Amino acid sequence: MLTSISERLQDRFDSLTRAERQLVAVITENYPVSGLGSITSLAERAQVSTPTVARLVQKIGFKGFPEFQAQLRSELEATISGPIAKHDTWAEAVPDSHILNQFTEAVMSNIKTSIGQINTETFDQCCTLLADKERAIYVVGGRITRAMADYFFLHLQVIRPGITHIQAISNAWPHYLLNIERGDVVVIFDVRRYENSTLKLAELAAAKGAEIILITDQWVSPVSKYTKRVLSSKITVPSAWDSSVTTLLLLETIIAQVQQATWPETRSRMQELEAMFDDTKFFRKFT
Amino acid sequence: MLTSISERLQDRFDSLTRAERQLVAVITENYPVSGLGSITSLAERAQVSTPTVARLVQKIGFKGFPEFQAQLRSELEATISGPIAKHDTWAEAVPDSHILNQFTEAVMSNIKTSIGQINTETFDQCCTLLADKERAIYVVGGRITRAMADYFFLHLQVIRPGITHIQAISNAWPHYLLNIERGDVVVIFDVRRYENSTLKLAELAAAKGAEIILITDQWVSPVSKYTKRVLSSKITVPSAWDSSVTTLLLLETIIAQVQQATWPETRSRMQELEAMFDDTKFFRKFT
DNA sequence: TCACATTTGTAAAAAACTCTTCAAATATTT
DNA sequence: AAATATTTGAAGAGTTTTTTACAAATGTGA
Repeated sequence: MLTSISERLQDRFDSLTRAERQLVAVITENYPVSGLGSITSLAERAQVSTPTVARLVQKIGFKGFPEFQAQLRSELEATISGPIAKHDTWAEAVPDSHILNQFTEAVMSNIKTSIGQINTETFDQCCTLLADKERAIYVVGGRITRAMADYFFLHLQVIRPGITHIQAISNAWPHYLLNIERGDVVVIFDVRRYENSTLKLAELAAAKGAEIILITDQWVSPVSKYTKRVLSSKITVPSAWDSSVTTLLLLETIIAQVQQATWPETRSRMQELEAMFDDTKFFRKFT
Repeated sequence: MLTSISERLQDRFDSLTRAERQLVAVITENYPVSGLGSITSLAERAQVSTPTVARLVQKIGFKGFPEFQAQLRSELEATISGPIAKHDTWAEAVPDSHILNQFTEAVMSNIKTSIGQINTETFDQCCTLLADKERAIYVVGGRITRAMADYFFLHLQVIRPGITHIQAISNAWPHYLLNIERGDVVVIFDVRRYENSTLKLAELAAAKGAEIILITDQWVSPVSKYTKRVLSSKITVPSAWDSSVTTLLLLETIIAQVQQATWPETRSRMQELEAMFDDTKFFRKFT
């Protein structure tokens, strides 16, 4: 399929018959949506018979109407995801077949899908909870998500007091649970394969009256039984592993939002931190 | 028609079942073209049965699949005659001013810039080094990057033996350095503000003849003095913090590539791991 | 005007698609 | 662990769509 359908139609327009031209006019107007219904509806709109449509699409090289339609759809797809997302600068710099490109394409698509699906109300609610200094916050990760949980913890720790990272799913749990009070916030990370211990912890936390925020994947962890505040991301990529990129993006956005909400207080905390780093000469000056 | 189909799907997403969610994911990705084929093809792509599709469209208020499709077409018509995919689908779902949107735009732009700038040769060299089982590998993170280092370590640990995570920049360092031999690989994470101790470690490792891989930001850590293998990402976003998303994307791509390169051996390692998890019933079965 | 070729539509056959029923599989509750 | 409820897909009935066959209509050249 080298040329587009509309081109093919234009090219052959002269050699077409009356009924066929009517048809082409209808197809071309509002292209390509007009061609996406049934052959019958298209024929009716052009006021020609169905066989005329069937014959025309065969004339321009398709085996039948369904094949014609499939091509129409694939053209549409190309138009919509279009040059905007598909072949921007980066795609040209890196060979198509290189894994960097494949992987990045997949991740970008994940991001778009996931962010589009997030309920902004849920998101805002989560941020509000996390910004409330009256509530203590507990962050819990699983085997795979522990790094994400740690990242989240690290940043929140700077922003506000009262953050605890329940490091590993282990027998140290009950100690943490003892301290959880009604209204406290428990941020639970759980992606496939969902962990039993995490589910158990969620149950206990819910029983103590904690507010649970669940960060999970597109298939949604069973922890969702205990909370309405679920933030899920698409995680599939061309790899034996799942991707955490979208999840991380989500976390960083939450961090940014919480930070903004608590800025007055956070500000002095950060300055203090800066001062401490300066004193210990832990960092090089940023040049 | 008050609400769009994608909205309807998202609204009800929480109350949907597993198969239905798979379906929604397929419809939403590449929306709305993905829904314009036959009910059969849609079901196949989502790996669910045809009745599931039929039931879902009825659930969200259509009499049947054809009616659903007609609506899809009319939405598409509106979109196309309107501002053609000016903002991609996702951007329309989330209000422009919402932080989710701002942040995502920034991150996507970072990704494009960064991946475009990466030298694929350098990238491939790094992967080759990491896939070489003769070499021991050390992963070193800083204050902010420790979570990234941990994530990287976690995955490599499954893929191959001989991985060490030098956990914290501390006085335990010299012990690790003792073991480093000529040809070993040291993966160093260093973003602003660059840490003195990290620089020192790099110097010592280089002196022992280690191959250094540096993961850094757009301004490039001074550790680059000791190595040519530098992978840098753009990290600025509308926040008081920097973003690690691009870095993570890079790491995951490296993991995928190393995994592929070592697949025969990795395979049995992963199977063993699976078996152990099954034994310990640590995870729920993925349904 | 007639003979012939081309175009077009009707009607029915063939194919594909959609939907409903029902039983198996799975999850949940007791 | 058993009973119950829910979810899911296989199968097939019923419908629509697509294609084919054929004849009517239209156009063309002698």
